[in-house]
Amino acid sequence: MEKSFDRYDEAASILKSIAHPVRICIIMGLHRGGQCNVTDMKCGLDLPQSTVSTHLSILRDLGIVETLRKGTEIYYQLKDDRMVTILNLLGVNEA
Amino acid sequence: MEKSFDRYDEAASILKSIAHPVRICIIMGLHRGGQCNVTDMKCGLDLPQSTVSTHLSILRDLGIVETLRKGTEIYYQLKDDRMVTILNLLGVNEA
DNA sequence: TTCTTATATCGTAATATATGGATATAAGAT
DNA sequence: ATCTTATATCCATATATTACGATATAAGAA
Repeated sequence: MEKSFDRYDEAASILKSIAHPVRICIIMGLHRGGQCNVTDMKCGLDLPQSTVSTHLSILRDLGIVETLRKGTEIYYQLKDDRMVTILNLLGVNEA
Repeated sequence: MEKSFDRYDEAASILKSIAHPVRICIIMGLHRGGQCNVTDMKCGLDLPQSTVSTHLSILRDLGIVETLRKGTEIYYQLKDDRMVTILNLLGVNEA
């Protein structure tokens, strides 16, 4: 039986994908800087490469970021600006 | 050592609290109807009372809803309207 | 006080998410 | 082809969340 709240699954998935401090940090960083590759993010965040890559793939699966290959490097950039609007609403600012 | 992304903990907590289909359903229901007690919600959602109560306490802990006792019943109402704005942004509508 | 109704909390099992080392893949350089 | 650098994926473990029956608490009625 389909539950009355199943229609909110998609919104819930998007919210879950941004409901993590590291991923919020990534989103705000991309919003500020335009684009960034994994190695630079890993340094800025001070986290292992696999951890950063995992967070990025979560954001990419939900259409929040997109990738752009430049030689051996892969640059990430924001695709869905609504996430910044949401974060601003919650007091997260650009600085 | 404090990480650069610790400053996003609070926003992440709020987002996590609304990142669930049942809780989104509760929020939109309260936005539409103004207020509601646990028993009525439990019927509307078709979930056990303890499950509904747990979801409500998560929303209350984060300041998203507030309670109002009327005799033996406890009515919940929306306290933080920003959550509806966020959900609207994600395509969740009032209907 | 006892009974009933309403809600919260506890306890536990199931499921999901997070982390990070190890390994795989992919591109370019030599 | 081999080497190097960059990124993704795999795997195991740790941690967190979810669900819900059972039990506790709280208020009013009888």
